[in-house]
Amino acid sequence: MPEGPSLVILKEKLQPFVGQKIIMADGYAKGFDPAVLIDQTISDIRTWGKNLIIIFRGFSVRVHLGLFGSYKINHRGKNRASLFLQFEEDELNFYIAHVKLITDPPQQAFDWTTDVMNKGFDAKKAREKLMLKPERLICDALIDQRIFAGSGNIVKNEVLFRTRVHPESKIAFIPTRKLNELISEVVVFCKDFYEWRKAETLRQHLEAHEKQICPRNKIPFNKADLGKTKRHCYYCSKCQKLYDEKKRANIEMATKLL
DNA sequence: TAAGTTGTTCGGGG
DNA sequence: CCCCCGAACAACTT
Repeated sequence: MPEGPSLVILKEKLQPFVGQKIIMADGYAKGFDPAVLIDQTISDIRTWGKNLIIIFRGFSVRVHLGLFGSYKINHRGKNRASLFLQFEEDELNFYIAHVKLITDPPQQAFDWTTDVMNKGFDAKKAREKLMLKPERLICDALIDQRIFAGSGNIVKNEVLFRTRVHPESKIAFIPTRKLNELISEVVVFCKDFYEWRKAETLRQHLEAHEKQICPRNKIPFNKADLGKTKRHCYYCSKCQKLYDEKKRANIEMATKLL
């Protein structure tokens, strides 16, 4: 379920719950006592990256669906919910969710300029954070929630394919222009992701993630667990360029000659 | 059927 | 103090 765009869709589905009072709460999520929610009224629901933020008077609750998480509105699954909320007429179930009580005001607890689904996402800040670790591989950086909150493995693979960048490219050797393109493409792709997911056509629109053949060259994609994160990368070695030290050395040599 | 998966946190070791 | 890495978590699909 859970990259940023899916969470925004969840948030939108839950808007009818704003203003509703919780009359009963339960769940096995560790480190969280559901009882604190009883008799509390939801004052707002937002997202931050892959987190759903349910805001109450004086505190909020952060729900993260991890890799296998799911939710049901006015239905119940086979297993016990990690968070169950009962309202006057409706009920909400989260399965395999991590739940955390947040006492700091949301504006303070979350940096909204990092959220790729937020209008206030700050591309310049993202670029500065990328530059802080020039040795890092782009495939690792693209799923770093401190830089791109809400970006996940699908976003990573699709953005790298769209911008024709090899996942093992090092930040330091990616030209600034290309780095900027990568950052803005994260936002653009997430918007597409959101629209397609809402229309339930996401899978058929993906060009690289879990695909066998490169749609541009009609040759097989490479599939490998790359970077420190060792997450699946699907990439075409013909059209996705590897920015590495060697190429940088060439650029420097050319610069000296000029 | 067993492997694969849109993810994060924690703790130990270096 | 930082970084790295593996384990743990847990359920659905193919």
